[in-house]
Amino acid sequence: MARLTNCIAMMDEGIGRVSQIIPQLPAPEARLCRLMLMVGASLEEELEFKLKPHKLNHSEFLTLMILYSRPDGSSTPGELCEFASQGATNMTRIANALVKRGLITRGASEEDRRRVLIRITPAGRRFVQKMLPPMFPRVATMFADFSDNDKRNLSRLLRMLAHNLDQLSETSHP
Amino acid sequence: MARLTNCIAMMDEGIGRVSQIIPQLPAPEARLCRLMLMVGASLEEELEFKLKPHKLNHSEFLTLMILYSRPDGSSTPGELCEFASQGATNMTRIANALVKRGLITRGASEEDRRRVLIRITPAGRRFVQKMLPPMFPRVATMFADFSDNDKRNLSRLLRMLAHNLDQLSETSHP
DNA sequence: ACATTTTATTTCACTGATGAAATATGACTT
DNA sequence: AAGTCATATTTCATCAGTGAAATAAAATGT
Repeated sequence: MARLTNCIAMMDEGIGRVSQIIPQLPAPEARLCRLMLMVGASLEEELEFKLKPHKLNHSEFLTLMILYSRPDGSSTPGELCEFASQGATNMTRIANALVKRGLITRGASEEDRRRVLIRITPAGRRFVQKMLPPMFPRVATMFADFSDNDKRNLSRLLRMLAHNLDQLSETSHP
Repeated sequence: MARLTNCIAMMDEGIGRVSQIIPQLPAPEARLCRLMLMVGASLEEELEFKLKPHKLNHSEFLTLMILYSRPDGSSTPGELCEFASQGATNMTRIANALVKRGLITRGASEEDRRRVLIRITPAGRRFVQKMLPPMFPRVATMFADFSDNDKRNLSRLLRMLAHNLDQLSETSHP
């Protein structure tokens, strides 16, 4: 596996040369794009790697964490679809997997019996509380040399970028 | 599709509540991780969306761009594997696809006849020069409200993060 | 000359995700 | 009460990515 730093060095040179052939290229912005893509992918790998021992994939983990973070520990498939960015079909599958492992329960809602209430179980809570802490050191390491100001800045810039991406997809793939 | 901004708001609240239950949670760092993952995934989507009309996927595009950016327009499968983060099997497939479309050629190297020389064709260059410029406005839009200082900062912080991620994967999945 | 290593391709099998359309059920409207 | 809308599940098909192992061909080492 080539290290990220190598790929970045190579990307830097590459964009440099391309912008000589195509001067209209917004080189600094293109570099930021590629950086985001590379670092994002690497982070994703890192996460999946930590989840593998628990036999969870990213979507299942995210779904479970959303439930865990809810004051009442519950939600509905539709809502989970939204926040986990999943299709309805997939959410049914995810819920199936988590139910089978006893981490969540599924039941009809009282008020609107079309809805399904998904709820994290005590076992689900224990599971999260057990699997989460071992991840903390690695997360801390990632930002070990960041000053508080660096962290605030990164947060701010990523949120700005997120906002702009929302605009983009609203206008083109609405 | 839920907008990124919604998911972020929801993530912020979620992590806030989780860190009340689990005080050791490094909340600011966890937030940054989630932000990176969300924005990275959204950027990836945006890119694939722009590539789809050209019937290219991310790896094919990246491979083609690496070749385009080379001074001599050529490379070898092994090298491309490294920088495109692909397995050898997959690189053979990618090359097959690009050869079939006449964007690259494949031939034995003169010096070391085990090696295969992959070279971008004039048609490949024209293809890149035609497909790239329409992407520029969208890339510029993403960072429209970034000051030069913001861009420099984001670049610096992402590179720091990349470096730390390299350390992490060296020690654990070596 | 023979064994080992390097490089790339092929084969095969599997995983994983994905999503459209049909179905089922219940709520809302008029 | 009939029609329409909302919610979730099931079915089905498919695509995309992946990767290990076998194969082939050429260089390198001894």
